[in-house]
Amino acid sequence: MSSETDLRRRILDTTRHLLVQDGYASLSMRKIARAIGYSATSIYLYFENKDALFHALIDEGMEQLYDELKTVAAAYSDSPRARLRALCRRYVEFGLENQEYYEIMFLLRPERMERYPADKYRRARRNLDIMASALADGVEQGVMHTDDPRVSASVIWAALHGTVSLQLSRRVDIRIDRDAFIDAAIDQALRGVLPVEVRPQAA
Amino acid sequence: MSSETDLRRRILDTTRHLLVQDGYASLSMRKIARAIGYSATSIYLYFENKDALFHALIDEGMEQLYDELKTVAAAYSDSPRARLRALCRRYVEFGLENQEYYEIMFLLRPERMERYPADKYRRARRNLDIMASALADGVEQGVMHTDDPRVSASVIWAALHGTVSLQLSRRVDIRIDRDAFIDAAIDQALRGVLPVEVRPQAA
Amino acid sequence: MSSETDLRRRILDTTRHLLVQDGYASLSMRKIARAIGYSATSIYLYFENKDALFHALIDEGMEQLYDELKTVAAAYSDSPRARLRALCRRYVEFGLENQEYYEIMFLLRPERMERYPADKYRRARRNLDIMASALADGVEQGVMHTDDPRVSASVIWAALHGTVSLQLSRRVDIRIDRDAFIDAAIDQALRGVLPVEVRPQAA
Amino acid sequence: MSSETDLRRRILDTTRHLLVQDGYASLSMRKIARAIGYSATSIYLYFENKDALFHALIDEGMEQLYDELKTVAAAYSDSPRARLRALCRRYVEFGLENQEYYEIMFLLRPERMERYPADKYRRARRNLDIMASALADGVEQGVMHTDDPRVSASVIWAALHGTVSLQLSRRVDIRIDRDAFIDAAIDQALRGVLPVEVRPQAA
DNA sequence: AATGAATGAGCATTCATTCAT
DNA sequence: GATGAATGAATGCTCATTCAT
Repeated sequence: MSSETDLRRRILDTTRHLLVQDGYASLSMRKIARAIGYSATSIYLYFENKDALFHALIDEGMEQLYDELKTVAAAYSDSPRARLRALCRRYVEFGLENQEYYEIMFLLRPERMERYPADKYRRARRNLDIMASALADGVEQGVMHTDDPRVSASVIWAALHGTVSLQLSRRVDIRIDRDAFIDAAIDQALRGVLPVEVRPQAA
Repeated sequence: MSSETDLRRRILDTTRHLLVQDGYASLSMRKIARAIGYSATSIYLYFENKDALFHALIDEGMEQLYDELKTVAAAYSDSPRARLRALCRRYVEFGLENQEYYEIMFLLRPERMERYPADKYRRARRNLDIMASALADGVEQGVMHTDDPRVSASVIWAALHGTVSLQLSRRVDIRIDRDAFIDAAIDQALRGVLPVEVRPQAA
Repeated sequence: MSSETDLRRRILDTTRHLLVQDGYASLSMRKIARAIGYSATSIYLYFENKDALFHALIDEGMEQLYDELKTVAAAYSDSPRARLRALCRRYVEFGLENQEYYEIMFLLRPERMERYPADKYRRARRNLDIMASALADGVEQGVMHTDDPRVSASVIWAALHGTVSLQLSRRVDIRIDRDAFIDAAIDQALRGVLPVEVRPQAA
Repeated sequence: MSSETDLRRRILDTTRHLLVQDGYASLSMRKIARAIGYSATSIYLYFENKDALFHALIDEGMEQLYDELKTVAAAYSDSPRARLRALCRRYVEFGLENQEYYEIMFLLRPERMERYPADKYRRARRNLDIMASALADGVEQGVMHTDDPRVSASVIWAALHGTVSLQLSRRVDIRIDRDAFIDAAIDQALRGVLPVEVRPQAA
């Protein structure tokens, strides 16, 4: 009874693992099968094809990120400003802690994974919506400003994504402290929508 | 003697061309060979293997980006502020214009390309140095400020990289105008180091 | 007891249906199972393996053809000549209407279907007997003539089979009207055993 | 120098052989490779894909049949009647002697071998043209008659094809002498276009 | 300097079949 | 009577690479 779910889970976990270890290009159904100790055919009992397996993984990742962001948002419901900052931090942390998910969620080019149903992207977009909504609240309360909340949310996202992305691919100068880098990146990402603060060093 | 170099050049050029045109995944030695009108075997006379060819290509890409950034830097040698902005713009443009090139340069995980010699990365870092130097000049002239130019340059780079990266993977909401998005992203990337300006929309 | 028979029937009917609809090559146990709404495993409760299912189907086809020919024969019991012509027509129609069925019945090489028991062919031969019998009746009544009814019946059969076969493989010039072709083929097939008639076109 | 041609020939010959031995459905590139003692990959050096290999085989068969029919036609250029009969006989003999070719030439359903370029069929049709031309000559010389030479040629072909086909699949009653059967079949196939002859047994 | 011939390893996927339940 | 889980074998095909010439 639990065995069906078990194997499905093992496939998903192993795939995620192999994905980070060897990359998308070198991943094959056979490799996954070998890693879980089952025949390649068995994978097809749980996933229609390779793409379906990836999509299930992406969905899981999106869902997990969504849950985390939702929790963060709830914890800071009264302060849009604190909420937005916390969301950014959580996003970066999620990426660094879940490299496996993050790569397939945001680094794979979609045209390389054919057959990804368009409506699945809507699910992905919910994560951005949480940020956009913090932004909208902030604007409404007069503590943030933006010409276009949609554009601003995406721009913030881009900065966060670049941060996660460079860290994951280990392309940031190793002499730079990771946390300092992330803090600076988030600060900067938010500076565009927050009012002019007293700039510590500018004094 | 020049013929050896000639063919090597043609291989590199053709590979880059195919890469931009058809993408990384569909690139094969045979395809390259067919495109240059030589046998696949011939490529091995100039490159040890596919990886070596790739690394040579990445090097060239880094070089090309370096050249472009250097040219931009020279054109704005007297104004660090204009220089930095132009560098950012050029970086993004380079990424968008050389999609597949950008991908192998910055998106492929280096440890997955087995034989990529670590020292090649030093070459890659020069690109960041150009930006850091504009930043340093700006600080020196009192038109910019930063606690640590290395960190700030990397943070700016992360924002730019995230921008290019999201665009290339087509993950930005299609209702958002591409150029507006890029402009906003660059504006924001620079806001961290530029002095507080009169915010247009803040009247 | 009747339920066992029921499912067996459904399997046979569905298989025949899929065969006619999608062709021999694309037929699989899983497809059949899906179509009847049972598990693939269930088919093995009623048929030892795929071959056995096939042979049962061929048998049924032979039986069906036999029934049809018998009905035709009965309808023309008093005129051997009309009977023979009607039998020919019915044979060709059967082939064209049951394309895939006809193929497994007459086009598949029996020795390649490993386990096909030789004695099943006796059943197949009854169809030829109906024609041979019409021929014998005709000879007896003095309206047909042949050296050897068995040979003549086979020769007629060969002509009919060739006609069906070429039509099914679409190898007849498309500019030739199908019905005209079939009429001419039957006319000619019978000319060998019918007495010399006034040849219409010889006027 | 001759080795390239050699292997190509061996592939073709072996394929033809396996085709008759095991049938189209069970033929695979690997099986061919194994039979010739080369890797499956090597086959692709000489044939673009499986279909191309089949088509080459079909072409060869058509060409060979064409050559034989042409020779026969030339030998009986002055008597259309003798020519037509000789062509029929040669056609049947070709089929029986070259079972390997015949099956892929005329028994395989074309939709099962996709990608067969339509113009290749023109080549196949030349064989029918030789017969049609004998028929036309006969009509012109007043020794044959037909409403439509194209239809008649196809009808004759159908009868011959049925004869070969039943013989190859061993479906003719074994008690019937093979040569007698073929003679009778040809006699009958021609009776439709030849003038009424003195029927030996009718006397 | 260049190549034609050849290959082993790999790919995603499908299939008929088995077996414990 | 029926099935879910599992698999070994197979399929056509592509690829980077080698090697003798």
